[in-house]
Amino acid sequence: MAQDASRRQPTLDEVAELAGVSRSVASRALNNAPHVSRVKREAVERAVQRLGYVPNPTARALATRQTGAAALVIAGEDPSIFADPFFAQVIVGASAALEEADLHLMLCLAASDRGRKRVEELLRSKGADGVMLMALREGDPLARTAQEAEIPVVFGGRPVGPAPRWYVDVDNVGGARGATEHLLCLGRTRVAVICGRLDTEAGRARYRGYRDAMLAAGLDPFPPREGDFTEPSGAAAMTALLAEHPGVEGVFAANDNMAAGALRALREAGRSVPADVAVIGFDDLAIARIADPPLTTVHQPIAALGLEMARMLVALVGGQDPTPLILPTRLVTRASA
Amino acid sequence: MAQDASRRQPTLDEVAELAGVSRSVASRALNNAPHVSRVKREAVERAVQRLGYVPNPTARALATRQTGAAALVIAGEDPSIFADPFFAQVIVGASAALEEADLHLMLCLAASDRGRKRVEELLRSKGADGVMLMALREGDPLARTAQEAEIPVVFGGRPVGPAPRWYVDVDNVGGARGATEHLLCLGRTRVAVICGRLDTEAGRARYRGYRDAMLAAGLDPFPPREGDFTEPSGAAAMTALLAEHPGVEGVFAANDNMAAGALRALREAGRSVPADVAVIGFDDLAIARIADPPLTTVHQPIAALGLEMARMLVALVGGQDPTPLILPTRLVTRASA
DNA sequence: GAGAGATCTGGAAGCGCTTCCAGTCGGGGA
DNA sequence: TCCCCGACTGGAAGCGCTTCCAGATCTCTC
Repeated sequence: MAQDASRRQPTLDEVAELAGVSRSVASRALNNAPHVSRVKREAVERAVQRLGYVPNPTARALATRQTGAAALVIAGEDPSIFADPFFAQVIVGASAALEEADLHLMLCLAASDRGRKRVEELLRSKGADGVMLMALREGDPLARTAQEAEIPVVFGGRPVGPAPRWYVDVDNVGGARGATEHLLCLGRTRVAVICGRLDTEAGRARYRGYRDAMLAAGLDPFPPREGDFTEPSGAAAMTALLAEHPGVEGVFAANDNMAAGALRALREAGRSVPADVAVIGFDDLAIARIADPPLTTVHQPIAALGLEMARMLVALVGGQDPTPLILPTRLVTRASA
Repeated sequence: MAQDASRRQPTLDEVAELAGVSRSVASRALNNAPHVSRVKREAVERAVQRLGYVPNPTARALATRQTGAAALVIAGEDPSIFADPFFAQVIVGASAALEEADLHLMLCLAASDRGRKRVEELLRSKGADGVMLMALREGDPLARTAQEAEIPVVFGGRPVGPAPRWYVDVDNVGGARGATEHLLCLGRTRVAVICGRLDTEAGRARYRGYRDAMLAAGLDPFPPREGDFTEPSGAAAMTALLAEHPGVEGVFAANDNMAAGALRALREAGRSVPADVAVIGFDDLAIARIADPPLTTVHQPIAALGLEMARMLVALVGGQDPTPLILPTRLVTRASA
């Protein structure tokens, strides 16, 4: 039954009164805790129905010292980073896991100064039961702040530097190595790389994977040619690459966006893919399938990344001590290589 | 100064004590409310510094009856809808506006049953100060629940049916009409449409815009050929279209994803774009620029949509009564038409 | 020099819920 | 028959902050 809109929301006291029990019993009945007789439990149940009672989450939070929310913080230097469809998938995964634990998802875009301030305050004031932190760049002070905060923190992708206590990451090195090896197996030897931001661990790790594979094959790795994980930066890098090394036969790009950019640059330069130049990306986002030609790429389980981060956080909040996780990647071969 | 990690967080009482004032004064000083002498204000300030005090948001929320958070609810039937980069941009905009008002963003993917239940509970328990609601399909019960809840609700895109009291939308009809007219101006007369889900207002409105333009030009509009706003559905629709109407010269797709799919289907069918068939999309997402050929499309201000929704919500929470908003669209011509 | 304000101050009453704890009530075993 | 134990119960003390209100203090002005 809907309540009279003008009236205040009913409180637990009113429920208890209507049910003819004490507030304690009503509370226990509501949380179906023990020590409530069947009779009273049902009386409370009825009163709740009659009154249309819904517990006040804030009051509950204050009493239990649990906010019922987990925050997902996207660092990075400007908010447009969030436009990367990568994060949407992380959110889908995280959301599913949090839903299971009945936690709400608080999303914090910590790009602006103001945004960062708010995240710091969130950490210090324990405005959430736990925090997931992603897209940190090297030297980002948030990494320290977060680890010093007395609140569970899970990193999504390791930050540059010493690994934090709890994180979920994907096997960037292995994925990049596999991609490069695939290019080499195709018989290409002049295999170049368009790497991502080298102030992120993902950018570095993927370059390491490329370099490892080249060295293992007895080839000289190209020096890092840095993009910023966006399509235009990939196109620009490819164009520059062609100018310097016209004979390039294969390219490993550190993500699909940049690979798509490379594809565009190659098309504009009149090179055919994969005949002249084979291209491999990383991520396996929608764009890889849509690209022309469809992109061979390193698939990483992005939603699973979010899911596992959230699960780890839930475990942490529950007082457990989970171990870091590294998720596997696998090569998905399509037409571009 | 960081506090001894073992100790509880300092409370306002401790601040007050250290500053030698009452809790009321300390509270007022903190919120820089009036009625606090300069001396005491500074004493409180010092005590806060010394203790590393941070107010407890939950307690504050309980006392003020304001949660300090706004929820963004993405309805839709399965969580994958969120993979559409559209939402990421909405979030960027909304986040900026909420940041200004110092509200946190709670993101609710209300696709699963569990998710919907939680949103309903959020609404009924006033777990947030306000709610933004998007991606509703026809007959979605959430629309009613939300409007009945005694909590500010702003709709992002009108739902099918009577317009709610507060919403922000874009000019779907006008945008679609403009796109279709552009196709007609190009001298194409056999202009078909791939429309979006017709159980959404956006899907319907864009079809209406197309139809209006065709009728105004004295042409027979094609009957609605429905996709679901995804790339594959666009490709499938295009393929079917070609089979039925091999002479088609132009296609208006209700969003960029489907337009990209159409492009792919046309390429696979050996038709050249725009020479044989001109294609126009809607949204102006990244994919439009990346597509081959780059997509002529109806630009809609997505981040602004999010921004305005959040602003409207903030106004509503602040006790004002803002008026609904319809944002303009404009045609962006690229190579595909 | 006194009274009227204006400005401060701190006590106390909440906000709505959880949870400890002391006490009640039956019932089964000795 | 009596005692002890386990299952219930409700009173009361918080959780940490805001805010009303009555009273104290301090300026001015006449």
